[in-house]
Amino acid sequence: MKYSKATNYALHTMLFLVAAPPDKPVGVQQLAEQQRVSPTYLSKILTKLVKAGMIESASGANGGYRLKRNSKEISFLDIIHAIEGTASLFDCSLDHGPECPIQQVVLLAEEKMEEHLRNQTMAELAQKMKMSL
Amino acid sequence: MKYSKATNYALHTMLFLVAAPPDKPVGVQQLAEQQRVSPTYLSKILTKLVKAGMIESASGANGGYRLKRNSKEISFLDIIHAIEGTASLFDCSLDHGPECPIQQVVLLAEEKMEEHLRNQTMAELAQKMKMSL
DNA sequence: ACATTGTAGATCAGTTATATCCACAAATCA
DNA sequence: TGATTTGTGGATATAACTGATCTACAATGT
Repeated sequence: MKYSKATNYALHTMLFLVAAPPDKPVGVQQLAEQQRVSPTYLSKILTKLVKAGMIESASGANGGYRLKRNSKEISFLDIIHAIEGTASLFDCSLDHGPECPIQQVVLLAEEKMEEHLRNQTMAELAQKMKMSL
Repeated sequence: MKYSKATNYALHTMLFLVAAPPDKPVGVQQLAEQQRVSPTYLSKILTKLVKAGMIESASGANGGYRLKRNSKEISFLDIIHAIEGTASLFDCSLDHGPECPIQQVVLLAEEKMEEHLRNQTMAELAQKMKMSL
């Protein structure tokens, strides 16, 4: 079980966007070069973030992507859910009674992880990044 | 991102094994029928649990699988790791500085989940199951 | 108009997950 | 010993998913 590379790209792109000056959009070409993927592929990924309302895109000269919401309001979980979907990690494959006890355990575990990812905002990430430089 | 069906089968098999009387091994045929997969496929999965030291197998008449360790000592995480492997959920795909801040966040989140899965033993699961009947 | 930039569609290769069948090894028992 | 039962390993098939690219098109600014 692993997060997809698409999630990897999405998170890193968000990292670049929170670090960039907020007034000027960043082009997908630049973002794609930094991560060494084709612009069209990265665009597909970022379009999901656009539809989730985290960033906005602008066509034409001086177009690109920029944050839409405040970085304090964007969590890791938001980004991951936008790319991976929100389905649960586990679906009981058997039909034994109304509530599978295994399912309950795994779902609680998943919630612990999500809680942590929900509490980590992009703003905090930007802060961390500055300190490490 | 999802746990594999193999993990699903492994967890359910363990559920059956902790509920079964400990003296008599349970045959793979019976276990496979309950979960509606072929015995050979299930056997492959269970062999991983054998190699991880959780259960033991016996060939020949009256053979089958039974718990090896005490059910109090077997956690959800043990089983999941035996099937899914122990690799991390996230590997930074970029080369930006020694420690990717994204990686750190995701790994901490993963640890929260693992902590919960480590604290849930098969013995507790068996207890839960009894209560729900 | 023209250049720039994001988007949608088609497509494709590679990998992984799921699953089965068959042949074989190991153990029991007559 | 020989027959039967039961787990294991190998080969294989297939379906689904991931990762990725190219081309054509839509939208925007000069």
